[in-house]
Amino acid sequence: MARTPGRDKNGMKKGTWTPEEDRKLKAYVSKYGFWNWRQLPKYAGLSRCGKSCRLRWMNYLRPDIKRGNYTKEEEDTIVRLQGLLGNKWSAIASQLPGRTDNEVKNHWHTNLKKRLNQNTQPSSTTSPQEATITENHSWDHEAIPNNISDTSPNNILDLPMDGPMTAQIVEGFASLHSSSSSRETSLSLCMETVDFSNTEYEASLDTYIAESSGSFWTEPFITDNNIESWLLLDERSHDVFY
DNA sequence: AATGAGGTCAACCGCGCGAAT
DNA sequence: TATTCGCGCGGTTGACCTCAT
Repeated sequence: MARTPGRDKNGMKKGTWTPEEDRKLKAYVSKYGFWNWRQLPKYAGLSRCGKSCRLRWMNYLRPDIKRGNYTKEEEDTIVRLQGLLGNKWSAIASQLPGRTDNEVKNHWHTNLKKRLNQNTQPSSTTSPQEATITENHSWDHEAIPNNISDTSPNNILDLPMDGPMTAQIVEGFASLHSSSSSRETSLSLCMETVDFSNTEYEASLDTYIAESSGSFWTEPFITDNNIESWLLLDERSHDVFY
């Protein structure tokens, strides 16, 4: 399933992540957060590119990740939002706690798309997604918010999906999710989503920290002055992650 | 038991966007 | 204003898995 390990042109490792690499990344991100994905692998002791580390963390190592076993409600949500937003997998995934964009995308392509195609009547002029949407919902147009900016993305599932304001809603919702790349957003997202009370997680982290040298943990903060000091240098910041 | 086809999903790639300089 | 950097997104790939023959 995973790819054959190899090296890219910069000598960075590619392919399947080993348990040891996972442990290193997990331990580092849990303790210090992801302050700079590009620099992170160097300090975490990984010969991976930052992009690869980010992907591994976001799609696999985050403690709050839910894997497999999609519920009917989750599948309905994916189908509805795919019809509404198109292939905006990150936006769709944001409405499914614990699910990643990659996983939602895979599930769509391997299961839901196929299922929808099977249900499509050849004579029908409506798209599969539209058919599902119109079949499942009758909308109270008076409930439509006057301004998309007043609508929290968390409430997108409550929005109407047909009618005159659909395009505006879709556009507004998509834009809300297209510019979330600030460091602050990443950090707050991390803190919101990570469940560090997970005992299994704590145990593995403690083990790794115990095995690591002191310089491994302190080195980044000696060499890099640009890290948010409030988060990383202050002893109290420890509480943020635990 | 062997094998080929199709399915699954972790991981890579390229692009676009926003922030910083 | 132009350029550079870092990040996130969506599309695609490819190795492993499962199942039918």
